Amino acid sequence: MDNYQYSIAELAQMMDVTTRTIRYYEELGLIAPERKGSVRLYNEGDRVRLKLILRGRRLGFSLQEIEEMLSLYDADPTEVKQLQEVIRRGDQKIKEIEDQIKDLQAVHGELIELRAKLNKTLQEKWKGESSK
Amino acid sequence: MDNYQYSIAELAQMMDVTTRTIRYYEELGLIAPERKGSVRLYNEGDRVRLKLILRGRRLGFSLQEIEEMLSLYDADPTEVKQLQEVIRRGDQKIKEIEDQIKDLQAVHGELIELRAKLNKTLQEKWKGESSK
DNA sequence: ATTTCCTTTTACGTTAACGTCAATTAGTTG
DNA sequence: CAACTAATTGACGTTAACGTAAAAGGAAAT
Repeated sequence: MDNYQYSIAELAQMMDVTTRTIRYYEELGLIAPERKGSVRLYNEGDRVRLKLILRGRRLGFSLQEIEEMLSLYDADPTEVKQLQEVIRRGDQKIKEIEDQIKDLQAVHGELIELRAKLNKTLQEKWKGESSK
Repeated sequence: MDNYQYSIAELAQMMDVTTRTIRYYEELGLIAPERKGSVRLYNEGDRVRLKLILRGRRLGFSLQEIEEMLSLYDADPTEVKQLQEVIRRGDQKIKEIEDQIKDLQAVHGELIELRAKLNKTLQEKWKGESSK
């Protein structure tokens, strides 16, 4: 069965966050779980959505940026004007991410280069020591 | 001449940040400009360092993480033990960045896919409209 | 029925990364 | 020398993203 329900505590433990964090995301409109009375019930979709949020957070996006990205998935497919707007915003975000990947690759390259230099310094120190 | 000096206001304007930001980074030990009396004087090295900080910030790193990364460049090359430690921390950071690049590429791929779907929906709407 | 456990809402507290403002000082221009 | 102009330190304010604690409700086990 794919329609298993999670309590907030279960979901929190699965995703390794606190319940406060999950409720806070709901407060911001990032998640909207079902309710049975007053208690929240989360399904697979909610879990996936939370996972997307957490990945975005790890990548350094603000919760507002994350909301904007998630909203791209919630567009009304019957409204042409909306579709066009969402595609435009999506393209913008895609470009930003491409830039970010390039910057990250630059940082990566620089660290690799630094590592090589440090290693060389280290090797030369060995040669100097071994001849004493 | 490569040893031109900048005032804090000049540097701030060049890098498009406020002077407060620059002073705050100094407070955290991220930059250490020369002083002529009490007034700060920045050189090319300081400018490059600030640029690195700002790139790190754009990429979502905390100022503390940025400090740790910059500190990799400040290792004492005469201390073998230190060199080894710095290389170890550097390797760790390199791995993290590789993971981050992979995650970002995943996000990129998902957005591209979404874009394709939205576009298809849009095309079909056109066909539907044009036959009316 | 009472205790236990999980949940809810409300509300105040905290940290990072600055913004903003005030008071003071140092250099220079009319 | 008076009046700007730009710099400095100090201090309090602000926002995002939660942490933490208190009060109250419902269901289940003893």
